[in-house]
Amino acid sequence: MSTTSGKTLGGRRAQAARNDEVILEAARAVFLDDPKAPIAAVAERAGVGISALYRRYAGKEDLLRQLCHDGLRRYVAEAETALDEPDDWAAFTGFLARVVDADVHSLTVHLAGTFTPTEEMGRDAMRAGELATALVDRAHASGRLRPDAVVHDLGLLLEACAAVRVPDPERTRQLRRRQLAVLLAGLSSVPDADPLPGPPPAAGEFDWRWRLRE
Amino acid sequence: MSTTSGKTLGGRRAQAARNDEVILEAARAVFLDDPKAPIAAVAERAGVGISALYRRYAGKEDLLRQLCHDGLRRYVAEAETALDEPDDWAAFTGFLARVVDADVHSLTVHLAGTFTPTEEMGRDAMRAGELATALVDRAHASGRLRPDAVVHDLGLLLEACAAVRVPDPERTRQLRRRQLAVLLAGLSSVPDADPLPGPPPAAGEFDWRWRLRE
DNA sequence: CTAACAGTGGAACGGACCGTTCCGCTCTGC
DNA sequence: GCAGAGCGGAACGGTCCGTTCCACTGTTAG
Repeated sequence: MSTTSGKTLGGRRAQAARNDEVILEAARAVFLDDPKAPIAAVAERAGVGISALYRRYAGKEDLLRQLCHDGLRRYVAEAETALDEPDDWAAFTGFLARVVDADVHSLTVHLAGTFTPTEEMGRDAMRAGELATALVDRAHASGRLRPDAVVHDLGLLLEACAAVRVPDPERTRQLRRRQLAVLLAGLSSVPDADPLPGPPPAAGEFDWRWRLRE
Repeated sequence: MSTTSGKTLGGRRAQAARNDEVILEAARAVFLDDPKAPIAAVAERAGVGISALYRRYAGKEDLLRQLCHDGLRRYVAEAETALDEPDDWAAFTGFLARVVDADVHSLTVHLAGTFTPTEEMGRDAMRAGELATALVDRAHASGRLRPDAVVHDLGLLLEACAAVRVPDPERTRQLRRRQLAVLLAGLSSVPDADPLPGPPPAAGEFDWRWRLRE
């Protein structure tokens, strides 16, 4: 087996390469379940020792940042995919369904504040905001989204879906889908509906999570 | 000032009686903000020493149990009030608005599992379930609630509202009201709506919180 | 007036938890 | 064979938190 350039690696090298994946997967599962789980829980779940973790990441903060950034990228990717969909309303609802299914919200918002973000994350977050705005604009254009709904209502919506949580992951997905259906029905425009109350959610109102907490 | 039967107490006694209230209020505020806040945070918020707490409660668990039970009783009280309302739909929505405003959900569900419940709490919880069912039945009877909504959808709804959380309490209330409005719109019956997906939430699916966690 | 004492503040203790380091081992790649 | 990459997991140091304890103070009964 080749050592420096080949694709198939044997023995130790292969094991190490596989561990890269296994560890990230375990970390995602563990921190999704509990954002302040100990590092040891990740190692245990991955079936590796703690050293295997520290060989790859400088510390817990590094791992969390990586995870969060991955979530952010996933969000952006799903939004870009959605924008390729010709039907405006389907693009909007499909995007939300995929983001909810992937639990991207827990991966990004709920992990923020536990590490100092990079510049690139700031840029990605900004891009995510632009894409979301584009999707909401198109949803408005389709006439299916109630006029008084704003972009930042997506924050509320995603929070609401992420809050649904039962022990079984598949069941969690089902219940979240139901929650999403109710919320989308509520955001659909109907002839003579009462307007949504209160000042609508605004730009900076959910950024408080990005600052230090507990 | 009388010592054993009078209404007005002076000095120490009065201070102590007032502390009863102050401490409970502080505990509610603190644990609402963070269910695993330290006891010391409650004392600080109340402006008293730690002794003042331990004189009244055997330990943290006692305090939490009391708080949770109070929340449960509030839920029951609001439900009973709502059942006096003649308009079926108004009873339903009014009940939810008051429960959301009082943040009863955080006080009960989010605190459960941190203590061993009493028998009386079990009875109250059962009664709460019955009253909620009665309210949902009446809402169905009014024809305003979509037919495929079930009692346990209230669990999802309350969870969704409780998940909304910003630093300012009053703003939190406003945003929760908005979230509630969207959800109620989504639960309203409209002529030709797609049915809600998935098996509806069932009886035991949210009880997992009452078992030990972290 | 004064002796007991209920009520209190907050320091101190003991234990749990957790991030990180470190050491000895294994097994690979040269 | 042998140097060392990769690893498992014990051990360390630090933080945090529930609870206890003690000295103190104003009140109240006699």
